[in-house]
Amino acid sequence: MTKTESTKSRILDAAEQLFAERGFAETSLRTITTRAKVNLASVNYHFGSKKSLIQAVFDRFLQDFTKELSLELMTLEQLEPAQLEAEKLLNALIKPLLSLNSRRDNAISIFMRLLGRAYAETQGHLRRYVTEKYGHVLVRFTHLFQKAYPSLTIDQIFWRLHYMLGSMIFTLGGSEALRQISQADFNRDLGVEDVIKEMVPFLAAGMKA
Amino acid sequence: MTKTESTKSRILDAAEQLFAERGFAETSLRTITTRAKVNLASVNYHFGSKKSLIQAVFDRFLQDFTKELSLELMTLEQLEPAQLEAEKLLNALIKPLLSLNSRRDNAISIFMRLLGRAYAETQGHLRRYVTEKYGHVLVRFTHLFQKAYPSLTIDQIFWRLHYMLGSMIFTLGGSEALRQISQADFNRDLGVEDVIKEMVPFLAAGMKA
DNA sequence: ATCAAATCCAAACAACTGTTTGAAACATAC
DNA sequence: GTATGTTTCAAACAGTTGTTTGGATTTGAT
Repeated sequence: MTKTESTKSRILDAAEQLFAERGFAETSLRTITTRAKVNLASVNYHFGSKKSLIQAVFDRFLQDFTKELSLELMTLEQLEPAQLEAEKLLNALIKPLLSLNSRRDNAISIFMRLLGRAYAETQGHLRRYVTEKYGHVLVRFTHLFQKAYPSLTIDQIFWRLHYMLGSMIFTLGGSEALRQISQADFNRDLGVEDVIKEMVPFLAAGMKA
Repeated sequence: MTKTESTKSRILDAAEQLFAERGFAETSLRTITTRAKVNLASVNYHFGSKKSLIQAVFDRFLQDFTKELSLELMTLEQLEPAQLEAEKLLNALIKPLLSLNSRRDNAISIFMRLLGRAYAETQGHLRRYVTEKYGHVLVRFTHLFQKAYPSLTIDQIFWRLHYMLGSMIFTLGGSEALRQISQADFNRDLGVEDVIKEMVPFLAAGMKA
């Protein structure tokens, strides 16, 4: 059981990194198993197929994330509507994100990249899997926004949350590349945490608009 | 020359659709040529390679778009700083987008999807090609925002423009899927134009924040 | 130490990938 | 009409893909 666990998680580590870097189709099992230093066949042995491996990578990420997010939401759900502000709600989303990064290097970027790729899959089997299994926290998040800003229609909240999601996935997922550009253009370098801090007033203002 | 043009553009039509739907690596030349009803070898004959075909698809889109955008920017560049407002600048971006849609069905969504995929490529050869060839209009856009909001640092403008880009790519590129969800959840259906109109106050508020 | 289950591993599988080839079909000019 | 250049086409190329196989090796319980 000890050696097996090691093989399985070594595969997951290599896979999540490579999937985020290159995408799912562009990453071959041979590349994964070579980097993980395990035998090629062990992926099919432990996970059954490449498709299942992709889902397993998502599960490991989303379990960590949604567990922490759910706690944040619980405390917010006990507040009065007047006490709910956009900035507070955003922090409930950002805190679990930042704690991902303390666990593994570059985890925020990898997580966002994976999420983006999941949404980009238009045959949608992966997006459906993610939303069906973890969509309930997003629903709770939506309800909080409804309570905080009752003057907004439900459509407006729905779409604004997705504008926000788009900003986060795009800038955090592509942060290394964008930070490279930013540094080349005017020699300033912000860490991922700084980019997030810059993002809060932008998103909060949009939500309240 | 006439029959050739037809083959070449039939390939481009099929390719841009399939690339947007499934991605570059996930779309084989055989799938493209089958849908375009042309011979497999004609892609390499007319475009040289798959990589060049991808660039050709981008060129056709970006030429149309940047030409119109450039015109919009020219009129804005002659205004006084006090006359520049975020909403005006956003419309300069949105008008060329909407005119894409009038030329071909669903063009906005396809265009945004392609842009998103270009940015997602982390080896970055495609993003580099796009930014090198069409980055100058983005620079002009940045300068306009600087003139309009001189109190913002250049970093803030840079990142806020990318938050905006992320929102647009994510929601417009995935609009069919998101509209499906929206319709299923609360039986309201917005067209792409409506989603864009909803987006303007959100983005404008964020830019000014 | 013995047995059975779990895990690993090298090799092979068929299917698919982008690209090349050389001949056929076509168009255009003289 | 012949000759010339362009475009189409079926076939084959070498390389990569995910998956399977059957035997070796390791593991843990008795």
